[in-house]
Amino acid sequence: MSRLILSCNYKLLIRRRRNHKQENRILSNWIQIQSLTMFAESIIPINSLQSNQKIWTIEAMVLRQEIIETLNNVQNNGKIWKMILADNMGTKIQAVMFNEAIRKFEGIFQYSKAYLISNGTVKKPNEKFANVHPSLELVLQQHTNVQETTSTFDAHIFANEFVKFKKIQKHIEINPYVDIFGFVSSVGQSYVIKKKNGGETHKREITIMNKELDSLPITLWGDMALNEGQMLQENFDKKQIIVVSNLNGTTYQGQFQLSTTNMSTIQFDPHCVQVQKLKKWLHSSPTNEIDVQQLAVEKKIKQAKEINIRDLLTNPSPIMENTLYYFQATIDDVEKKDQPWYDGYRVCNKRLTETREGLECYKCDTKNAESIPRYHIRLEVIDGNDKAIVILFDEPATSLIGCTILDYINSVRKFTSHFYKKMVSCKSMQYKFLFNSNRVTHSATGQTLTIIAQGIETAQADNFAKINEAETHETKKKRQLKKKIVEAIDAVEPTPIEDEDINKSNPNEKELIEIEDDENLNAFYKRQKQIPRKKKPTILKKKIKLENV
DNA sequence: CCCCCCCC
Repeated sequence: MSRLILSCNYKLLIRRRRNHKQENRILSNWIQIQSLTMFAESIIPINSLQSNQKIWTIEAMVLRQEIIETLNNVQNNGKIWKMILADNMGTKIQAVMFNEAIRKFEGIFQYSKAYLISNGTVKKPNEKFANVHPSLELVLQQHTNVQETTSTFDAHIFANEFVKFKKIQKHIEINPYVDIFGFVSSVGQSYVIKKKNGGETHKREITIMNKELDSLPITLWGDMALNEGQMLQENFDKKQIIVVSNLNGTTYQGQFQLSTTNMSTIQFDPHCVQVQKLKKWLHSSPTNEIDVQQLAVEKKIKQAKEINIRDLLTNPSPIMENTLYYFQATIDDVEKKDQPWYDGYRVCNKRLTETREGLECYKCDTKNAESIPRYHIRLEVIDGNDKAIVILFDEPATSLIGCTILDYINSVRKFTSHFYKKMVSCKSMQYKFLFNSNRVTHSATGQTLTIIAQGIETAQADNFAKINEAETHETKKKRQLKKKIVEAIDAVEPTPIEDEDINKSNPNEKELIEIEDDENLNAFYKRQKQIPRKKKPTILKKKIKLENV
């Protein structure tokens, strides 16, 4: 438990003040000191708060801030702002603010900072809705006292336990929510989703990976897709490690997936032993030098079921739904008939159809949709006499041609370009194409087979050896590194680390942890908010020092 | 003093 020690000797101050004949001021000072002392002496854990409790002080960190919303009910046309706070015992609670309180605190509360908070309302939340705290919620008002502190909390105390990727589905069967951590390996665009009730929400898919290079897709919903999602996107190249709490697991069309809830929080590179270990590993050579994503694809291919084009063409029924497969085939040609993109609807990424009125999204029923090009490469592949069309979007295409498709398209017009040479060198080479069985389509005649590949891997070495000497050298070096890593990953036992660490580590134990990117991130958050920081609240003007006892 | 728990 933390205790506040006042750095000024206030008894002395009182005596000195008595010498002045200003009884009123003495009195007011006394009151201030009394409340200060009370503030200092009575920091209580959130889990000891009682409903309607009048006198309390908590020290809590801001784990999440929602977007300030405008209430649109007729009577109460005001604003609401919700936050999720947590104290050093790991107890979370939702704090709600309305109009005047929002005006007072919107420049004060900052993501991932800690505050002393007192003099607000402790109430029962609406039982209809899931809440981070099962029975309580705070309402912060104009008269609420808020004072920033320098405390940092260990991230793992906010998590019940970090569940291993492989154990998530089983965990969800027993527990409603799951907490995980990993490094961010992909961040998608955010989309507006039309809800069945007519409203709108936002959605963004991200993928995180663990030390064993298992990847885990997570869907961010609502303003988390916008706020945290944008931070993840803008800092993507920093190899961020995140702790995501209170994820919900659902099964949609046989596929298990994780989604955020209104209780979910994301912490960016937080202070925590497990995160620190992963960070160290992630930034260490040789993983730093090679494409971790491609390694992950290769790992998936290892675990996927092998199939051949003939099986897919002749007898597609035994293929399991939503299962990863791969086939091996040779690139015969790169289709040039089509432009290598289609018009996608900016909002949902779906294909647009041209009508008399303009471009229409066939899924969203949107007229005159604003389009974006969705780049992809269509390959004709062969395995003996069996042919298939393979479509590569984004990452798989990048791993084939060594650049983004946009780069390729921009440079491919000059036929002397490096990328074009690379593309040509892919022809008559063998690859393994990874795909999900639900991304396979057969033509009406049953003659043509089209798959959308999730990833590709060269099936034979030295594919790119011809291109130039320097690169050959690099490729060899990388290949050696890769071999090392793959061996190391394969050697890793399924549950090697962290479990004991969680038990061992004690939240009260101060550990020196260096977070390199912390300052950048903090600067980033400030920029994000673009709100000038206001003066601190008035009650605590004296310098206070926080100490662990 | 508020509220949807979502979609392919």
